[in-house]
Amino acid sequence: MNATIAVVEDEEDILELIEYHLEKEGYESIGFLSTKNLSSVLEEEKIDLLIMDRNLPGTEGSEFVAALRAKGINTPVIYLTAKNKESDIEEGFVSGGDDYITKPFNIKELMLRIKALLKRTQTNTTEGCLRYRDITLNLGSREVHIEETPIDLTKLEFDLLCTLINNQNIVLSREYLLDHVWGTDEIFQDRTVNVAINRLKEKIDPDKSKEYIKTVRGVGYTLC
Amino acid sequence: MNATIAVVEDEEDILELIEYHLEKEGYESIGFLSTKNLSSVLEEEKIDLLIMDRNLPGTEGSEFVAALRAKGINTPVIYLTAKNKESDIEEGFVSGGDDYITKPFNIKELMLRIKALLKRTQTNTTEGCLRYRDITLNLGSREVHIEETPIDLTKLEFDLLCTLINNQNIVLSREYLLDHVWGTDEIFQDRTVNVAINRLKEKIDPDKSKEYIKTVRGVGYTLC
DNA sequence: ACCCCTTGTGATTTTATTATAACACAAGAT
DNA sequence: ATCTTGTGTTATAATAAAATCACAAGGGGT
Repeated sequence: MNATIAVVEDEEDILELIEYHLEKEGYESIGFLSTKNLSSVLEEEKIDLLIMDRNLPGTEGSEFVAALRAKGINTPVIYLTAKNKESDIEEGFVSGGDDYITKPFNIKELMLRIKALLKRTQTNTTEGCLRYRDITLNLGSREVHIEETPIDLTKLEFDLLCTLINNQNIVLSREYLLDHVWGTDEIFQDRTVNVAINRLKEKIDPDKSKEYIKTVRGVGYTLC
Repeated sequence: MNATIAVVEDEEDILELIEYHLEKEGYESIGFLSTKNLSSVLEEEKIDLLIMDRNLPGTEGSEFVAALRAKGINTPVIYLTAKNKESDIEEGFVSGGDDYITKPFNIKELMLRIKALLKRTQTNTTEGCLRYRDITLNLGSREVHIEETPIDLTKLEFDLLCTLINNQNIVLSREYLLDHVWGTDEIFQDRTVNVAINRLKEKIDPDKSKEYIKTVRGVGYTLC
């Protein structure tokens, strides 16, 4: 779920510094000392952001990016460079860079620019997630994953699970669940909740090994 | 068609300098010496970008932006400031800034950052192509291609597809679609959306083999 | 004015979901 | 041990939702 960031920098200690900070911030990082092998990785792996030194031996970083764009690869790029003459800045932006930072740079500023850029480009995939143990609910896409494997839930099951997660450690009565998940107007039987809970259990824990949902006899159900 | 940019800067000569260059680049510019009146303009006019000094007398620029975001106004912001301590940079980004440039600044770099930021934010509204899998929408000519073969879509179908692509992985309710694709004033029935979606499906995937649009029962439709 | 295209709505069919009933089982209570 | 009560399970019926079809009311364009 975390963003994956590729870094191209020929100075090894700077590369290590950046990778260290990226991982500290929780990103996946892949370092390169040159643009060699980079193309194939960008095409095959899901890279969310590219940090590119422009003063590479051999190919100019910006030429490389221009070639990427021509191939239809639109990974956002932050340039990292010692150059700061106007013409260089311009060239960097023109060839499809999304941001630009000059050496010597403040590592914290770089991290913040990364964060800001990812926020813009990653739209809504990471936000709005509810988690419980190894279950992840994406509220926007309404996708449910258990340890990376997707699970199909109906609207009712999804809403029910949301309510349970949002009230962890609280035992929810059938009456409460009928009110909050089903809606207030119509009247249903308490049994209805049982069956819905069981169907949900069956989907999220078919082997009955995880015991996500605990039933509290005479009261209701809870997640703890 | 040209972007409209609002500039807030209390030093009159700097404000004039920026406005001069903005207009030279072909943007519409609106200058402000303080955040007074700015809110109403942002709400009423279509402002594509806000350039904001943070060292304003009275309100802090970043506080003002935070307030904007709280109101749901998401105009992109470039901060312009003499401050450069880490904590200030951080505060600027956190409160919803999209870029940050410190005084004394290179006016050309500012122009380039403006261009880059507009490119990122305006892609989906004005120029360029939208892509989804093998579908390409040309937003200017409103042409649609699926793997090089052209497809004829009506205005409604085109707008609907745009909205779906711009909200990939998010399940859009019929209500949301009626609001955003049809427009707010008139009232239509939910099933109107069904029919429009089906007509769109029929055009972009007559054999029903691609399954571009997924219907999420009880919720709405999504593209994933 | 005419025709054609678009599109909103009604009617109908098809599908998926879910409420309920009926039964089975387990844990306490008597 | 047996009865009672609550819950799990399964099957079936009811229902809600969506797809599909058909038609008619606008809206442009010629």
